[in-house]
Amino acid sequence: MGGKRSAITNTVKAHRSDKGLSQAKLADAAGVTRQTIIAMEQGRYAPSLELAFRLAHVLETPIEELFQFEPEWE
Amino acid sequence: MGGKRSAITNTVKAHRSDKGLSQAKLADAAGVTRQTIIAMEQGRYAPSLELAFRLAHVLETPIEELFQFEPEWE
DNA sequence: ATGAAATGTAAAGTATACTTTACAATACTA
DNA sequence: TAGTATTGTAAAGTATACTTTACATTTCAT
Repeated sequence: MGGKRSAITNTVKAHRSDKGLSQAKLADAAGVTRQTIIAMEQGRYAPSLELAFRLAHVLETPIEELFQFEPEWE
Repeated sequence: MGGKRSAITNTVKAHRSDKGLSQAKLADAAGVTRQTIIAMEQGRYAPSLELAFRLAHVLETPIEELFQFEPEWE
């Protein structure tokens, strides 16, 4: 059963698929490792603001559309 | 002279002043400590994406307007 | 069906965001 | 000008984003 998830969800996987990018390609383009992309897509942790900006740029999608904040979190 | 700064700049201080909020009030509203606000306003580090969302909400300003990403960074 | 590409899991290490505490300096108001 | 609010500095500790390496599983083209 899933471990802790962050208060931030994302639609990176969907947008990545739309662009026909593999996790490795996206990681490269964003300047991070594949592990970072995997963990983020799985919601295991939220990206830094800097990575969020980079992903938004690569995926040509506004940050607010790529990431959703869930205020109601314990 | 000035230590390392992050690749992300922000206009939090200006927006905070516009709202007539002290660092302490903003910190409270965003659920962090005053030290975090100070360090962030001074550009000593970039906030997490979660904090960025919280500040954007409190200051009623889009993330992309509150924070600017500087890709050209060594 | 076989091989390769893509995705996933795991774990230990590093970097940095954030906290906590304490005190100093500056600005505002009576 | 005295007191108070606000901003600033410093340093040690905690939480977590991100890296690195290595290997397992699934997906896809041939």
